[in-house]
Amino acid sequence: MKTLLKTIPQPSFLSFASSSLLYSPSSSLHLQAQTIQNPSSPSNLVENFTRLCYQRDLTNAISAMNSLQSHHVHAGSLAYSELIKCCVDRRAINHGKMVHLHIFSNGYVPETFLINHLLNMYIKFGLLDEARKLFDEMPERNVVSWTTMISAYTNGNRSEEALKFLILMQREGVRANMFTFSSVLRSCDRLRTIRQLHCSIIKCGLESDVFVRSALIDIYAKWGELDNGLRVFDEMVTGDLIVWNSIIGSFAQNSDSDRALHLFKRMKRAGFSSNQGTLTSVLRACTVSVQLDLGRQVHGHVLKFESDLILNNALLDMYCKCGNLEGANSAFMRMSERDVISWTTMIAGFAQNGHSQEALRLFGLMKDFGIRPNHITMVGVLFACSHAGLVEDGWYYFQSMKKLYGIVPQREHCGCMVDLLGRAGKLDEAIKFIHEMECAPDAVTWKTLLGACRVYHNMDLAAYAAEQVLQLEPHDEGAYILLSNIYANSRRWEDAEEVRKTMRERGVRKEPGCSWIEVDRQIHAFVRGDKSHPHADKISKELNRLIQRITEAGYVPDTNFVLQDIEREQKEDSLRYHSEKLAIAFGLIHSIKEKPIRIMKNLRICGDCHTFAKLVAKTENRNIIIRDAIRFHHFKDGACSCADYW
DNA sequence: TTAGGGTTAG
Repeated sequence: MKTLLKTIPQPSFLSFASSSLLYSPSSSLHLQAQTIQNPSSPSNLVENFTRLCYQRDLTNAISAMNSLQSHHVHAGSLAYSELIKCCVDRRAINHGKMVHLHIFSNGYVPETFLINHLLNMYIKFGLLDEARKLFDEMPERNVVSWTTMISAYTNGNRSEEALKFLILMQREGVRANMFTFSSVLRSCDRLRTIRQLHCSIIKCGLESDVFVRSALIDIYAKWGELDNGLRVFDEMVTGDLIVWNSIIGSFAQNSDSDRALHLFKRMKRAGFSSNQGTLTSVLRACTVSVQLDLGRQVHGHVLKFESDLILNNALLDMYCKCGNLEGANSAFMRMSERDVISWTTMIAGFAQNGHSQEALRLFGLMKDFGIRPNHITMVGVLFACSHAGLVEDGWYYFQSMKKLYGIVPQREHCGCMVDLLGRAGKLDEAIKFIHEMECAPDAVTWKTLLGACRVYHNMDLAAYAAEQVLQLEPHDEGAYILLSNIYANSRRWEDAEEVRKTMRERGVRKEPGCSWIEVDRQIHAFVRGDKSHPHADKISKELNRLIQRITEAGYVPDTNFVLQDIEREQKEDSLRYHSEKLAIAFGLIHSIKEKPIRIMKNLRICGDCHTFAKLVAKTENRNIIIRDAIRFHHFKDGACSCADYW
């Protein structure tokens, strides 16, 4: 015993082994380990086994366990739990199962906490059904047993079972704790359930737990209930960084960059330092509101976490979505590790910014690097084809998806194909494709076709496509607007008015067009005819000057983009104050000549504003970049990167 | 022995 003590660096188990009782059903004896000198005596076997478990010597511990088994002896629960943890760490499933069998052998009834370890082991091995079987056979279940199962169901996206288990647990009289609530909240699929759980959390006095708080903020954000999340956050007296990250992330992911960045400033004032998660959300906020200058500033902090893949991917996306491909490319080249998301971000970035060939070249390179594309990569590839009129290539990639990469085309890929054919004017092929699609077309598919009908003035097909959209989504404003636009373009004013009347009757409202621009780290937003800006007069004067100048260069307002049947002068006036024109004028007044003017628009840019931007870029010798709802337009020297193919 | 945040498309 003395010799053994000297050789073991961690004596804690010995005190446990020597004091624990040994159970031997064959002899019905309980022995004190320290009294036995014989190496094969039960207590020495137990001692040896316990030592090996704590030493994490898996192979020898399993042999020692077999000796225990043959002597009908059991060791203490803590030794077994160490062994189970060791099996989990080494991914030793078969050994884990042997431990399970041994623990239950000879009529031995393990303590609940030991069975919980086994439950956890099966779950970590991905054997949820085995865990469930064991759970059902447990003589007694405590809150940890229930929470382990609830958490497993939540993580396995089996929300219904997770919630069912919560109810069963409460019926058995077991009270949920903070672990239970923070797990089960992620399984909530109804706002009502979230509110009920929120009430229970308050009743149990668990709302101040940081895990519960961040789980509540996250789930409210997932349901778009940002103010409820903020209320939970604001009630916090002491919090941690993850709770701050949750609240910042919830606004960033819901495209409310103002509040996300405001909270980020508050976090810094409260004395917290950003980590990778914080910076990822801040970059996302910069991305949604096209704040390149701020994004560049964040880039400086990202360098501290250069090995963080998620953060670096967010950085790439920020540069791409701010229309700065040089920044994206240089960050991409410097990354020490790149995954399928890094490549997909770049492919989509090139495609959306009008560099389809570069996107496809990158796709080839990605495969050379041995990275397997996923279904989102293929959306980017098909987008590149459709926006460059590469019909043959598009067909090739679409048909090769399943064959080469095992990706079954889904609705979004089919939508890209409809777009590809529609944009290329192959409307007959597009409708044939829709009718032959394996997945049923949704409203987006039909709206894609409707958009192509507008470009190619096919009113009959447009009416049919609009009808399909409105059958699926009766309140889809886009369908009404597109159809009304198509009729207006063809001077069928009565039909256009009829569509707008139906729209009004059904209470459908058009989302107002809005454009944003960042100047001196401040975001300025404009809506059509906006006169509320403090510099409205200056902007109006600048706009008049620009229109006069481009008119001399041949600009004629394209009144096809005005929906109403009004006099030409009025139509021109209506076009003049489109939000993107106001933002361009504001950008010209307030930014330095060397920097491009970057604008974001919530809807698609209109054809007249597109022409306006091209001519202004030429006459003012400025680069203008507009990100609309679908893609980017880089205006330079009187041309656009989209080659007018939008 | 059970729990939390951040990345790609349409």
